[in-house]
Parts: sequence; C-alpha cells; structure tokens
Amino acid sequence: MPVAGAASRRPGLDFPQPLCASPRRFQDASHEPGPDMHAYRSHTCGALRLADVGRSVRLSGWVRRVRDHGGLLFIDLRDHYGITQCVADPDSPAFAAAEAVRAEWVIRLDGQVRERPADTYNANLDTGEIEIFVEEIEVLSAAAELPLPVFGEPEYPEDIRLRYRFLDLRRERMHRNIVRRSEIMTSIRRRMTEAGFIEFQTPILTASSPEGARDYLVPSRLHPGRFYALPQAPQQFKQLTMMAGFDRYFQIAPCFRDEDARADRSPGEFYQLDIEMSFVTQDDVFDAVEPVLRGLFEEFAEGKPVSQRFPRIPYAEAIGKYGTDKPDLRNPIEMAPVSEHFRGSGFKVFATLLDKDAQAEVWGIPAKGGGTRAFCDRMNAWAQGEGQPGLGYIFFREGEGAGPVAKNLGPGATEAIRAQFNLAEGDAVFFVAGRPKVFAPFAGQARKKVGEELGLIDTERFDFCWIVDFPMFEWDEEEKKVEFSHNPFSMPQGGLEALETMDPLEVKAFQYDIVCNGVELSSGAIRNHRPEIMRRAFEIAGYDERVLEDKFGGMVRALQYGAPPHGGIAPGIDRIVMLLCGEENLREVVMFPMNQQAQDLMMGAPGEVSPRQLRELHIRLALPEPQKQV
RNA sequence: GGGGGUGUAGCUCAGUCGGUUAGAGCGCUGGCCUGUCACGCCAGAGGCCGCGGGUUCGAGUCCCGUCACUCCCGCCA
Repeated sequence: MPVAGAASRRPGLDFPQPLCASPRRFQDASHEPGPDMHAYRSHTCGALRLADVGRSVRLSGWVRRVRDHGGLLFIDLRDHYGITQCVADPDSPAFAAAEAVRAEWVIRLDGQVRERPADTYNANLDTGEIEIFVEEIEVLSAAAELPLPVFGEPEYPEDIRLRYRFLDLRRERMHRNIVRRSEIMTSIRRRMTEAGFIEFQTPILTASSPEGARDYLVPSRLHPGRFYALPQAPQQFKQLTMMAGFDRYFQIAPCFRDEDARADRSPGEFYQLDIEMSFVTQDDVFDAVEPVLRGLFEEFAEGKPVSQRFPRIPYAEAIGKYGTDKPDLRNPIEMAPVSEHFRGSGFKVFATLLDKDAQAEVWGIPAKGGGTRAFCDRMNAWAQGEGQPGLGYIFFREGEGAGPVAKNLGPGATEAIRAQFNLAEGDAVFFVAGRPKVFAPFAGQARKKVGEELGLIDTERFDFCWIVDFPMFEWDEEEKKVEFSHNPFSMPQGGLEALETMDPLEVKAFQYDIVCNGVELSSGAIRNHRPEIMRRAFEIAGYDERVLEDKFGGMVRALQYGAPPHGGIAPGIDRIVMLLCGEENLREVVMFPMNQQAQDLMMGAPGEVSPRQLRELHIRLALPEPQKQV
C-alpha cells in the first residue's frame, strides 16, 4: 500500500475568508469544471445544497468513512467546513479508484451534485439532502494505518493523542473546541477594544522575580552566568505601562510558570487576559470587567443562563459558607457553625474538643434529600477514604433525628440543628469539627461531594462571583514568618495606617478573585502605588529595602516619579475556554499542549542540545547520579 | 518530593481460584453485497500480556523492583 506522510496542510485555510464563517463557494459559478477549474476545489465539503443540484463540482478533503456495498459505494468527504456524501457505482469511471481509498486519505474528486432519494436525506448533515456522483478521483495523500481513529469521539490514552495531536485535532469535538477558542479570542479583543482598552505587548525574555512560582530560565550567551526568565505574568510591565501614562491596558498574554500541572493548570505556559487601569477604585475594575465576561459567556453559553450581577463575597464569608475561596455557587449548600448545640452536650467527641480548644468549632453541612442511612454511611466512608476520621451526621426520618450523633446529642439540640438549617423529613446534616483553618478545605470538599451525590448542582448554568477582601498577609507555618498571601504589590485596605497599627494578619487587601462554577478564573488587585507603603509592607513580610531595590528596582523607581493609582485583573483564557467548551481538562482546549510531566510528546520537548550550544551558553551539565537515559 | 489508578492486538477492552493453543469489538487484508450514513455478511492476518527479577511442575494472573501515562497532595505571589 502506498504510504505517505500525514497531510497536515489545510488548503482551505489559505483561502481568503468571506464574512460568513462557512463560505459556500470559493469561486464564482462561472468557474465550472474546465481548464479554469481550481486545482483542488470549487466548493467546500460543507457548502452544497439542493439549489446546487445539477452543478459540476470539485471537492477536496479527508476520507472520513467508506461504505462499500459492492455495486454502490459511499465516501464521506470531510474538510474544515463540513461533510459531503459522495457516491460511486460501476457506471462511474472513478469506481475502481473509489474502492481503493481508505479512511483519512486526502483526495480530490470531481462529480455532479444530485439530490438524494427523499427517504435517504440525512438530517445530521448540513449537506444531507444532496450527494456527489463521483466521476474522477485523485489521491492527494494516502494515509498509513492510524495509531488512533479519527472517526467517532471515544476516549483514548492521552499520550497517544498528544503524540499524534494532528490526528486528534481532526476529530470533531477537538476541531470544534479549537475553533471556538479562536472565536472567543476574537470576541474578547472586540469587547475589550470597544470598552476603550488598548492592546500592548510586553517582553517574553525578562528578569527573574523572587516571589511566586518557579521561573523558566533562559541562559544568556552574551553575559556568562546570567539568565533571563520568562514572565510568570506581565505584572510589573502592566503596572509600568500605567506609570508611563497609558491607560486601560490589555493583552492576551502568555505566562510561564515552572510548576507541576493539574487538570485545570497547564504545565509551563498558559494565557491570561491581562488588564490594568489607571485612576480606578476596586468598583471601577469590577464595572469594567464584569460586562466583558458576562457578555462573552452569554455569547458562547448556548443558552445557559449567566449571572447578571456577580455577587461580592468577602473571603472570610466564602471560607465559612463554602469552605473554599472558589465556591461553586451552583451548589446551593451553605455551611454554618453549630458549635453551640454541641458545647457541653452528650456527644462527647465534639463537646470535649470544644472544651479543650477555644479555637475549635463545629460546622454543619446541610444535605437536602440525603436522609438515608445508606447515603450517610457512604459519605462517612468517603471521608475516611480522604484520610479523615469520619464524617458525623444526623438524618431525619419519622419525625426525629436518627444516627449515632443524634442519639448522644439528645432531641433538643438535634431539633435546634434541624431548625437552624430548615431541614425536613428525608434530609440530613453532616458535621466537621476542629480548628476551621485546618478543616475548612475538607469541609469544602464534603460540601461539593454532597452536592454532586445528591444531584443538587444545576450544571446548565454559569454562576459567577467576586471574592473580595483577601487578607494582605498570612502566617507561613514552615518558615514561621508573616508572608504576603497574594500579590506583594496589592494595596492594603486602610493604607499605611493599617500597616502601622493593626495585626498584620488582620489587614485586608484590595485583592479580589473572579470565580465561575467553582473555577478560579482570575485574580487581581488595586496596586500599591505608594513607595512608603510598599516599603512597610515588604518590611512586615521580612524583606529589607535592599531586596525591594534589587528585585523590583524598575518598579520601585517608577513609583518615585509620579505613579497613578491603578489596578487590574487577569482572567485565565484557557480556563474560560474550558468552561465554555464544557471540558474538564485544559488540554481539550489547547491545540498543542504538553503532558503532565511538561513534555511535548509530538515535538520531543524538552530535548537535548548539542555540546556546541552548551559551550556558547557557558553551561556544563551536572546531571543527577543515576544518569538519565533518553 | 509523596499518594491513588492504569498498562493485554494498530485502537478500546475482557481474561474466573495460578492450569490446554490469550479472546471480543473497531481498524487492517481478501471475498460477497445498488441506498448506506456506527452499512451488512463470510474468511484471514495481527500478541515481548510495559520492562526486569522472583515464587511455582506451571505466571497475563501471585510477590519485589522499575518504566510510562494519568488523577490528586505538596507547589502554583
């Protein structure tokens, strides 16, 4: 069998695009087959309709599927724009050629458009009322046996999908995701521009910054022993842009962080819609960003409702009600403290805990519809699987609270808890106890699990919220010191006075996140534009002035020469696209992603380089002992 | 760095308590088939059971190690 390299070229994309997304024809009807016919096609595979019946056409594309009936043979021809059924019978001069083609070959064919017999219309295809009677076939590129099928949309191992990404991207769902990503990008640029923002470019090769994630480093040839760093975000550049007197900056900015991946966190690189504005308060930023995101989501949500106002939830309240600073508001469960019902009660485990530790609390997680022993036991087993001692519960049936907790707690307190959460027959409530700081993340997981298990989450919605009033500092248990909890450049609420007079751990920052359906889309802040406040903030976090000068010199200098109050935010593009494509994994919306180990299996990155390249960079390798084999 | 899961045909998977020649679907090769669109029917090819070691009369199956992929924790201002 003839074997050729896989065709990655898409002639269609080289054609000038008319205004409509799917051009019906590339050429005028006057260009019928003949000497003037285009070499590859007169129409795309998504173009032809009943009105074209009788026309002589030329199509090119991939063979999606062949159905060979012996005396009659169908080829589904696919390109970027659609699928057209082509048919050949022994009367056709192309019959022998048609019998030879296989899936994913690239062919060009000429033929006549004809109406399908009415009872064989295919409503699933835009072109389903017509077919092409094939008169000539030219194989433009044959395909070897496929390492993964293109037809159909089942699950395949990711390493194979990534190694043969060009095949994976031919699949309908991936192709649609990537096109939608492009449309989302275009819409974002339009919306930002219409809102008066202008797009800037900032350096990719820049300096390492001491805070935050691990940097990707690029060795300098001209300066032995020195390194550039790829930007973790254009944070300082966008602030400097404001100090330079521009206003309303945006950029769809590549960001690079050398940290381990997650399903919702690409290894290595990702994109942010980076935004910064001058002379603004927190409310001004919200008022600028909210309509862009709402409009964007409404445009691509396919009818799913989108929050009209994004509720603003203080950080502390989010932790208390949802156990997390990225709550999924589609989940109606709100937790609340129930310590008072347990204090001094007959349920000794919690009563003793509360007695011994003044900081201890008990929280309740109401579970509407979870009032069966089977469900409660299942949740308890789940909690143990998560490394917890268990998950206490009361479930309500036959007019009373049931379960071991209720038995020891007594009917009075049990009824008080039922009333507090407004629970009824058939409902349950789960309990977590200890120091909130320690158990809150688990409580959040339990809330999520209960919501999912009981089907309380309406997946056909986009629920946004702002999380506001993040703490400025937090206690770093490992280093035993106060550390910036988010961005060191955020303005503390209350300014210098707050830093001078308050417990640092009590100081809040003008720091905020946008959360949608439990996904943290972005974080931002009103920046600290006052050098004396910044010096004090760094001092509290244990950095002396030299560090500030060394590492943030450019920015600190700029602050001394007239810096406007400014602030911004940076929504994650990949996560937005993921939500709007209904995907659970970022790799489904990135065209050529790396795997979880930050390798590009298709291109072979990271790869080895020649000794000469290393010499030029003044680099000698000091590999770990068990020498890596490649 | 740590924990969980997975690894058997090109692809998706099954494989019982450790027991004969390791199976199915899709794909591939050949044959039949004139209205299919997940076409249908018949036949065939295709296996280092991830890799290495061990236990055993006997290992896809049990044990140890290792590699790869993936999910999670740490990490991600």
